[in-house]
Amino acid sequence: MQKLLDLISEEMKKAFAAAGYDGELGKVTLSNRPDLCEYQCNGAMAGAKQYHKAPLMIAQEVAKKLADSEVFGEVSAVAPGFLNLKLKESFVKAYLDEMRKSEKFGLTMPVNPKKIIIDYGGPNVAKPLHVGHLRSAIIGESVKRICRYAGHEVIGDIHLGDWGLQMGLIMTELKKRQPELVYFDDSYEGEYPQEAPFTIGELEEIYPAASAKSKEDEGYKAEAMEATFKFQNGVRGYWALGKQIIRVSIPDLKKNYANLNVEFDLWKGESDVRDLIPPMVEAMKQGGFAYESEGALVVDVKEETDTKEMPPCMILKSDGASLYNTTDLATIKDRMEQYHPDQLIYLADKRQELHFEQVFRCAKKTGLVNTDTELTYIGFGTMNGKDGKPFKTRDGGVMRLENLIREINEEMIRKIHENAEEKGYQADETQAEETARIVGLAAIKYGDLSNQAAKDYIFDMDRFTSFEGDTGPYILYTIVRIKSILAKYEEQGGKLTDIVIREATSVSEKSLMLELTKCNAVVEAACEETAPHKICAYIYDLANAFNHFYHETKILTEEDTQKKAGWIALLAMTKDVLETCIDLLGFSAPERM
RNA sequence: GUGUUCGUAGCUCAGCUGGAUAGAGCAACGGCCUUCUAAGCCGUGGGUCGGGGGUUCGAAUCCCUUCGAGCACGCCA
Repeated sequence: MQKLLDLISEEMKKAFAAAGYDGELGKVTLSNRPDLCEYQCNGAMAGAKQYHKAPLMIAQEVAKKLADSEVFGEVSAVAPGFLNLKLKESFVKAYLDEMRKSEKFGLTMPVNPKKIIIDYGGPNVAKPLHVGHLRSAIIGESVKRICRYAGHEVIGDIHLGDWGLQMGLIMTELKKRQPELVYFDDSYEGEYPQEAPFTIGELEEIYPAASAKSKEDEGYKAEAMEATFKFQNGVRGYWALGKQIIRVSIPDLKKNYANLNVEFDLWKGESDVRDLIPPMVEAMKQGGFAYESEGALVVDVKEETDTKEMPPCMILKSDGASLYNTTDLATIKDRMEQYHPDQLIYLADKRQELHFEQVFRCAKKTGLVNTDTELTYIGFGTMNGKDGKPFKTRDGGVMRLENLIREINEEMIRKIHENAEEKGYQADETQAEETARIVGLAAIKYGDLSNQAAKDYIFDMDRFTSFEGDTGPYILYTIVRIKSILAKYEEQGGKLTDIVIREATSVSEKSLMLELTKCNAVVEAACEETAPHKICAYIYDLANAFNHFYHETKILTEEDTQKKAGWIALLAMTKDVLETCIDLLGFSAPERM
């Protein structure tokens, strides 16, 4: 269905036309003076020059044409030429009724839905997830859900980092510890064992040990690089061992991502495109794109319009090894061939912007993608600590994701018990743990998503666990309040079906209704701009509007049952919109808190 | 050096396709729980939107310039 702003702009445009002016001047926007009006139109001022007329006069003439409008209840022309507007209660009610009847609150589905692959997560196998992985997971998951909800076909791919030096490091350390393993026997020709020679716990101990040794010992590092090279070139034992590392890591990663409500459709990794690299490189050479420069194989990606230096995209190192660019390009090739997407979206740290610019240009130039395939890079900022520097643990180390989550959860549980004590009841322990998990996750995710992705943001543990003001828990608290009222209404014998929203009878009620009307437009904008923070800002406004209304309206004790049922319908819709939105952000609400 | 992002209240951030008095949250201060969850609501104080210039009837927003900060710039990913 049509967005409210478009609908009322149409009404205004008609009025401009009827008064003899260009209809296009009639664009209506949200009021920036809510004390004066709900919506405003500035077209009279824009048209003043064109018609050589005082803007106020134009505004007055237009206002006259709207005297008996079905849409606007109040139209006033004020100096210097603003048209201040208030909507008719009946119009707002009718709009909400239509929203409630429509799928997805009247969100318009795209005429040509796109097939989109989102590349996010990007963890390295055999290494624990740390806070640096959080933003990619949170933002990527939300973007995926928003695009999907908006009607596109979306595939989320984790794009595992299983190609780098960490593979060689682990293998080298393993070889020191267990040289007898068949993987290291070059003459071995049989099948390799099904069982991996290590557990995930052992892997997580082996990697840091190996990494530390390689920093001190040049020879050790050389061995690791050689092992990496063997793995990348498919030497049987090393390839098999690498696949074991990946196989053991995946369940652990799945568990960790599941704790974040993050789910991937594809669990592909860099190593999966190994076989595509040689033919791709060959094709780039044949096509005359790739040439040798300073010993390495590169593709020029400069464009005439460039104002900055644009280094060529390196395809192979001088030792013939592939690198980051190579696997990313081969992955694009793989995705195009397997899934034929219309768009590829990448989530990565904003410091990688140049890398993606090069890769995208190279992909276009060499024909890996069609000319109309959209390649989108969403660079996000760093998560910093209170000191403004990248987030660290108290002793300066990298914080593991699980520890961060545990800290938040512990603080949450403490808070729940404290709250229960104040209210004078004993909190159920299992219930408390579950609630803590849900609320804690909301705190982390909302805290992240409410900032613009591209900006750095400060992760302040104290602030995040305090849960006051513009936070995830505030949103959840609002939902829980509504749920509680709806449940009590049913206990009183009320039914939640067959109730209708009624025309607003108070300012706060109308404000709440007006907030609800924005839902479809907000989701559409969030999708088009891949901007989850717009949804955060919206639900914060909506929750505020609800809480204002709540505090001045006694709902359950209302004696007029029609009126009461109308309010309940309004509450139910508010709850539905809030729950839909937090689902798009990737978290959910508990029953109580 | 080149490019790029940014600079808004004590702190953390919105607002940036130009509009009226620049908004939230935290922190500070003052009110509101025998009544649907006080993780809430209401109120007070707090700003030369880094500085300067320009375009415009009108600029936090667009352009130029300057100061300051971050980040990236061929063989890591």
